[in-house]
Amino acid sequence: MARAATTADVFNAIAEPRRRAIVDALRDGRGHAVAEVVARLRLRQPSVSKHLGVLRKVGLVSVSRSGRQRLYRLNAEELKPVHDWVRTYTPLWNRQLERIKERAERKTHERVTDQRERPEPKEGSSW
Amino acid sequence: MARAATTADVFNAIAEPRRRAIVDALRDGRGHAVAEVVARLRLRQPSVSKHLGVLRKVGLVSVSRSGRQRLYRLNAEELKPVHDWVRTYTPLWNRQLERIKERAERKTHERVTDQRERPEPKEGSSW
DNA sequence: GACATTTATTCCTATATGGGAATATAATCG
DNA sequence: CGATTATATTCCCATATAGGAATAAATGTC
Repeated sequence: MARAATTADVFNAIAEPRRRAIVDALRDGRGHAVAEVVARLRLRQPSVSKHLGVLRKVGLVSVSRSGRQRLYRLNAEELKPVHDWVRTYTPLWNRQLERIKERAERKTHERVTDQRERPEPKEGSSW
Repeated sequence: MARAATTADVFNAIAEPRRRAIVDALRDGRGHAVAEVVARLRLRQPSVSKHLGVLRKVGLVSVSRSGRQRLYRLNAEELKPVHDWVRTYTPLWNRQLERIKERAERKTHERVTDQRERPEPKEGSSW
């Protein structure tokens, strides 16, 4: 078989950089007209319409009519599967830091305890 | 132009479910022979080799020879771009919780048992 | 109704895909 | 060496893309 459709799931939908840019442009959660996105990203209107169509099919955006324009609104929670998947790998590249920190802690144990750094300054927590 | 190559970046590479499954299979960070992955995921060997080739091209895995087998090891930190991008959206689906908390704060005198907001605006109709 | 505006859709095309099957390459063993 | 094991590569093909250009809805305005 050929490659999976871009509309197959969110992972395929966001593989395209311009679609991520569109998602970024809708970040504020409010409705945005197509022309707005076109102006912001400097893409052609049909291109934006097509990309929005893909995003809509996977549920990442929803549309509402307002006069002759259509307002696209981000459905951010549809990105959760991506986050949930990739999130499980963060310990693998944080382990480095953890080890360094650990060693630093052990060393500091000999001296005065200086706790000004939180153990997890990075995210790691999703919800 | 056509769709970007799967080897264009990590986003495209992980769009394919089997490739994510392979990444999952290599999660422990140790080297794994191709046959191991083949056995685990029940895919054909050429298929696995090809997928591993894609993952290698984007840097998600690295190879080392050991006798007649090749050990593939996960390079989890290459997933960081994905995490960094999607991570910025987590507040948007946490807003639910925030709202609930907010309401609870504002209306402490009322009983808060109302958390049945469940938007599911999936799938439009027109194509 | 004629016209303008906003967005969606159609047609085209070069390109890459992923699977299957077969085969090539590589390393090890007897 | 020949045989076996482990993996990579090649060939074939149906399918889907993304952009461009042109055009088709759909709606609002006069």
